[in-house]
Amino acid sequence: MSKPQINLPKTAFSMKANLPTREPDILDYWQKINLYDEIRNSSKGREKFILHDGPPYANGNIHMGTALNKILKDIIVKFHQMDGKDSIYVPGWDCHGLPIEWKIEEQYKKNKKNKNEIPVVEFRKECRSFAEKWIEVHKSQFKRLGVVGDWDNYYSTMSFGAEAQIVRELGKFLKEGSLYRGFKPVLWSTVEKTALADAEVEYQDHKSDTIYTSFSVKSSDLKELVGSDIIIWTTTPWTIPANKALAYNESLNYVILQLRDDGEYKNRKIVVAEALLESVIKECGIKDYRKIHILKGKEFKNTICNHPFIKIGYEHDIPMLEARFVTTEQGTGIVHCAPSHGPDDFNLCLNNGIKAIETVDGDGKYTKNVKHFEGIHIFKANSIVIEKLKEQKNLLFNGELVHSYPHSWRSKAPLVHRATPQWFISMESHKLRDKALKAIDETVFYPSKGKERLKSMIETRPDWCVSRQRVWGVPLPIFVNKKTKEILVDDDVIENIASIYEEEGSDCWFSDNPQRFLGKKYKAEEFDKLSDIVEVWFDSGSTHSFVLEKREDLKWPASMYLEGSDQHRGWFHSSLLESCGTRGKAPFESILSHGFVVDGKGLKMSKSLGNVIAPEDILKKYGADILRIWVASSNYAEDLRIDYSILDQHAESYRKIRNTFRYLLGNINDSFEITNLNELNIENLPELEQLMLHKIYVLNSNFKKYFSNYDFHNLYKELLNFCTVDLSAFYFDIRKDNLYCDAKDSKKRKSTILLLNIILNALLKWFAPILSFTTEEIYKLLFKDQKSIHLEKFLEFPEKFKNEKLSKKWIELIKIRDTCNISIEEKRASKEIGSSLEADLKIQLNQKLKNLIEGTDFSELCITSKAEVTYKDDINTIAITSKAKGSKCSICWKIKETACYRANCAID
RNA sequence: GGGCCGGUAGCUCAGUUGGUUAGAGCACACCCUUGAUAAGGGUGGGGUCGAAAGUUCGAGUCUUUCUCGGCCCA
Repeated sequence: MSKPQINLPKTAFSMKANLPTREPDILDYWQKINLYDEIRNSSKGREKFILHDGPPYANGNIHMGTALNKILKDIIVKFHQMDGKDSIYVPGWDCHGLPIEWKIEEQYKKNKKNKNEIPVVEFRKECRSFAEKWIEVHKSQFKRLGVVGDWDNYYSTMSFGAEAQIVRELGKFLKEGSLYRGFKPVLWSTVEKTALADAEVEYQDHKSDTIYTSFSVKSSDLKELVGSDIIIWTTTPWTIPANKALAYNESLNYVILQLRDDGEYKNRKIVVAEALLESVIKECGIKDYRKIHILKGKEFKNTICNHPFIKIGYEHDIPMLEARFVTTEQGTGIVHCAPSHGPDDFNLCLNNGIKAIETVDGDGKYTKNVKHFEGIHIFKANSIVIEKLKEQKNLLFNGELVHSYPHSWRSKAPLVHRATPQWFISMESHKLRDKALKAIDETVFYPSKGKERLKSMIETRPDWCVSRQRVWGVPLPIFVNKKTKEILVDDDVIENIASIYEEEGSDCWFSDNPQRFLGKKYKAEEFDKLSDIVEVWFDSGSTHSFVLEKREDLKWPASMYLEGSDQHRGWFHSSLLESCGTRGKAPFESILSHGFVVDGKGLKMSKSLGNVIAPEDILKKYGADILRIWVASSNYAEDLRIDYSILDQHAESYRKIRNTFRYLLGNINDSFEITNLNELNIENLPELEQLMLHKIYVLNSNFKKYFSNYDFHNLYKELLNFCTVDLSAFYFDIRKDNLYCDAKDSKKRKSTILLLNIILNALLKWFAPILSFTTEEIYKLLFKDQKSIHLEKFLEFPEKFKNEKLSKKWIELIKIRDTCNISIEEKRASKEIGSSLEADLKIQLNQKLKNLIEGTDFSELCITSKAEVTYKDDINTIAITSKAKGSKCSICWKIKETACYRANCAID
């Protein structure tokens, strides 16, 4: 039994955390006190920090990436809140789009329902309720992570207000004239007369006609090329009339051959890739030829060819373009490009200013844009094309090939890529690209490398295709005049549509009379109403308009957008373009991007590898605070590793932190005394306490520095090291004797208690944004009449805490202490002593240290019963330990040769 | 296949403009303590800095190649 005069720590704060069961109680408590509203009420009028939530897709359970994202957001929001701002977080969800459509279609299939028999409006209602269901699931999962936000007033891209505003945003592009109608190839079934999604395509063997055909070089920087024939190979001869360009690969070598066999090509020069020469010669049956010249692919630059049908009116230039998709797997190493009939072709041409046009109609017949072929069905066109090529002396060879080819999963008919009317936002017409690049320059990126990443994407991206031929989304609010084919541009119509959506959502577009949207100015029968929807990136790219601008509590632009690094191509990108197009500025002041969650070895998580860890499992086993430590301690600039051994390690650190708190609480017996730091009389405190104040001051400075750079892993490390190195192993260990054995009213003990209070208060606040639950648990224990730690601000420490001179002195003292510990350890190893209190230290120091060190009690510092210091010239620190003589005081356990003189020990 | 980013102790991370023997905490081992006790303290071991070549008096740091991993694109 301990003696009555010994003051041992006593606290209601348990050593065992039991987070998985304790945290839900704290969540209930936050719900009960309405924490979010309390925070808002308490910070009215303060400068705002707005972290605008990137909306996750409302489908499926959250995974580690989502958990990381939300926790990181919450940590940052809490940091700014405690830093004295009004830091508002409004969570949101992305709701429209294909994945949800698929889910509903899947359900139809299961129930043997035919999607085509269901009215669009009914189908959309099911999509809506599907999204609503997942929003609720996500919401509870995010809350469980400790994320504080305006959960009751979240935003969604399918809310009526959002749908209305998306229409208004499109109206701005329409009015400006940067939204235009173009053509883009999609997979098309001429049998069903419809576009097919990737999931509706199946690959089967198909016999295709193949041709080697030639494009004569009209002009080139390389004189050897002029007059020679570029040979291409294709399995779709019917696309030749739609040819607009040729593609080569600049890293390949090409060869110019002179053919000598009798026939159409006698004495003509042809060009193919060197690596494919043999296969071309073999397949085309070329026997006699001469290599004339070898050129690098990059020498094709600026080469212009003629279309093989030039003599029958195909007089447009065919430029040669560099493309990485050109390989030496098959063909000739030069690829024929018809932007209306292939995605690669389309993108390459678009990037080079060549737009796709409508060459084939929905039935599969050539349009009037294709000379000599109008009205012919493409599946009957191959033989005609081949015949024409022969006539024009541009067919080197033709044959057949059986290969894997896309077919409709329903009709089994072969599919084609067909350019269909689509709606684009131009990157150039109104200088959208320039505006976006300028906005990137004005944005702060964490980490800084994000800037280049986004920039290079904006620099090279083609026009933005914003139309989709689906149903679950915001309808494109466009009417086209039947006669003139002109797009109707009228603010009143747009606003009319928007205000209807505001009231009842956008379903009515598919069911109501178009006249309702046109109003009285126009006659519905004179216009075609589009049935396309807006692509979902435009939805989420517009969140700034219907969230940041519309809500009174927020501000535009946001202080920060924070997402995974994949969103450089996603949300960061679409938000930037949407906002620059409509407002000329980015909707964010800063962007923070984080890496991906990978397993302990750095591999991505996948079901097949079996290395997936679900947030739910972690919450059950460790609790949210451990997960939050994992987030805070990981370097988000790179990929973040996680596995159970990593989590175990963080759980260990958590216990260290928890015990540090527990020791502080125990020694103040759970009763916190507030200290006015500015009025604190530092000189009256012992040096060790002054040193601790200095350390707190320095730590706080570092804390602020790290926080301002969102450098949480270094911040957390400093906090953890402070707990282990400065507190547990140093300050607490030294002051244990004072706390336990000195009288409660002794001046020295009071100083220690004062410091414990200050340290406790500081630690509590430093850790609160990270350890949201644990700090609340402690806070509630200490401040029964206060509501929440999350309503508090960080502490300010007066500059007078700083004491560099003292700090330098103690660096010396601690070095000496280290030497003493080594000496003590020797005697412990040889079993001469056990506890350091059994030691008697003889310390020899260099004479030079005398002024600095004199007066220091090394027995206190090294926790020994006795320590003597002597000084000599020209020596390094020497410490010699011997077993202390005397007997152990039953109270303070120090070994003394006389009766213990200490006040407490003398009692009894 | 291309673009970008990354690889420092078992783990999480430091490592300034190239400059002594590459650091911290955790984990580990051994010891002490039993008045923070499913806690606390002390000491210690542990790294070819992904690999190779090059530049340099000197490279974890600069260059090139390779390799492994991640994101995006194809």
